[in-house]
Amino acid sequence: MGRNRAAHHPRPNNHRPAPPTRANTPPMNPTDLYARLRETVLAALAQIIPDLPAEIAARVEVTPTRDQAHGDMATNAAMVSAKAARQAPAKIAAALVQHLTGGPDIDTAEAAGPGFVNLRLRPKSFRALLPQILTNGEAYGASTTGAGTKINVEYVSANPTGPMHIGHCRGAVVGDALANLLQKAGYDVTKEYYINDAGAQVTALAWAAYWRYLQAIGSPMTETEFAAEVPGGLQYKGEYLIAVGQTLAAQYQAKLATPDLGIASPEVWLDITKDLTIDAMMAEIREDLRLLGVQQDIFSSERKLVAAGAADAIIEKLHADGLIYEGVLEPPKGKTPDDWEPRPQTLFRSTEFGDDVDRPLRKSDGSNTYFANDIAYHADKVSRGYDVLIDVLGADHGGYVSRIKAAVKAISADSVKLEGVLCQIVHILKGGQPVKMSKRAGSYVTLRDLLEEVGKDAVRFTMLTRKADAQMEFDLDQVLATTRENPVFYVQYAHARCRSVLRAAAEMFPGDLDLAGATVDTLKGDPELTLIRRLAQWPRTVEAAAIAREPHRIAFFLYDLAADFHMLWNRGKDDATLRFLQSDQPSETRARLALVAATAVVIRSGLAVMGVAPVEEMR
RNA sequence: GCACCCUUAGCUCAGAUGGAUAGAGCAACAGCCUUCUAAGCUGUGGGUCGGUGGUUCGAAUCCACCAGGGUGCGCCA
Repeated sequence: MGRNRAAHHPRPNNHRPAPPTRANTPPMNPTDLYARLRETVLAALAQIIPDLPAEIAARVEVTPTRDQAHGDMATNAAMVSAKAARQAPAKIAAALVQHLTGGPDIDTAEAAGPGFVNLRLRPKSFRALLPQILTNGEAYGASTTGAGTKINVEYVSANPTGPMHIGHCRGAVVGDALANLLQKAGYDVTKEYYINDAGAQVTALAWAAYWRYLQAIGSPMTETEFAAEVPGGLQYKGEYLIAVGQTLAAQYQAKLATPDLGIASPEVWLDITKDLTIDAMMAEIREDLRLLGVQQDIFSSERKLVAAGAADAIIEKLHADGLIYEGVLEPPKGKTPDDWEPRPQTLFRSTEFGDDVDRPLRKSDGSNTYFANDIAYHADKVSRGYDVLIDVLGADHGGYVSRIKAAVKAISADSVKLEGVLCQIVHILKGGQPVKMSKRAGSYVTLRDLLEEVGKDAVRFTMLTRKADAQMEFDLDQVLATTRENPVFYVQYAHARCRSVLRAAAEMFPGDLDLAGATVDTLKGDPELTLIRRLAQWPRTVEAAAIAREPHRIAFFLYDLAADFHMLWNRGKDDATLRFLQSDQPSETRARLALVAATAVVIRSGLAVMGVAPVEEMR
């Protein structure tokens, strides 16, 4: 089942990608207010401690305060530099307060707690973001953190043995959103799909398609008779192969069978059938991906790679490097398989690169293991010049990550980093009851069924409402609910409300409103500034999520943003004078509209990362 | 046996390279609203962050050990 095979087996969290180390700090994002204030703090700090080591300065952060009573932002500058400066944090903090108070952005600064410096900004510094957001549009929040790092995100990579099912879906959405996120954060991203079309599974699939072919040409064989002839038995009984059988029949008539319409020698039909079946399945999968809104740049075929000799070549190279030997592995302790017997194997010295045991590259029949081909595939990716490779995998491949990491390390002389992002199983619930997937019967919940039931946008959003490596329950009823507990609805609704206000505004005030040029000084109240503060956090949210490789953070941010907006809206429910649109206050209305428009921009921007289409109105 | 992952409010989950009094939704409780700015609003209670020890000015976060749960462990992909 390809790399997503995993998705059926429960498996809790495994491996969290370590945040990448930054060789050098990328240029500050000019629209990130927090980054700007950090520069201000650093400049002040440099005055106080002229010889502060760069690595200490790098640890200085300016963060949103949890509690508004502490001001708008806080910095740990005094605490992190205390040791190097050989001064008490309180003393440095006091000096910082002196330097920072009354600056262009900062209204007041005060020392607090163990050495924090709390900053209260001038409201106009926050307000000034609105025209910036409106001018930049959805580019607001984009950053240069990635600094053009070439990064390859490989995801889905399901075996082409049938239509995509729900198990594949999470990896597809997480991988796609992660790629979008990295792109927004300034990485040079390639989205890739690895077609696992070279293994025994595909051969089994071809047999199954061949059975449909025999049926199509009217073979007298029964399924039982046929199955008895199939090595490993007849798998893949799904009806989706019937069309493949018919196509074969139309193209080849009875030429792929014996004269009495029985099973011909595999040499006659296996390759032909395999090719046609894989193509047909990939066409289905591509259509599934399209419906899910996933568009990958590159599809790499394991078969083609092997046929081109890539696997042999890389094994040879590793051999030349002395990283391959013939050896005998120890049986796993405590749980030795019944049929275990010591056997010399071709092994890769993955332990030299951090793996637990050395890993076999050849099966006993002389063919390559999946791992051997996968080394070749990763070598191919390395040769394409990426700095970072990310494999989005089913969680049961957790144990696989360390060996592929080892391989990439060996191939690239440690110049390319491989990261695994593991996606946990998704349990589908309907009416509170689990929806069972019965694959053996050939009928299971396909991705297409799911998309028809709840729609692409709800699927994508919901898949991102949990950390990738945490199990999740996907409640079909809740995903369609129109209440606050459904984040998809709640966020979409906020956007629709923004659009609704803007539509109404266009009627109330005909002509170009030029919101980017609006005077926004009248936005002074708490709920307005709270909302603007949230908008101010969008760039740093993108950055942090990208560095942590955690696209789900975007979903949580949007939920919080929506909550801030709904709160503002709700005030107008009780008190009509607090509504956005006041025909007798064109100037104030325009300021509020700028806020509303900026909110809509950021919501759209976030949804775009998630691959979710914003709605203009709730229907 | 070994490796890795997980354990946060009654439930489902957030929690930023270690930061201040650990947050949200649901549920519970108390009010409000019956609207077209439809598909609720406001507030309250609720916690030994699995346990113990350690590092630190400071730990849900890092380290060690322990308990409970999960996944993987040669020729599956």
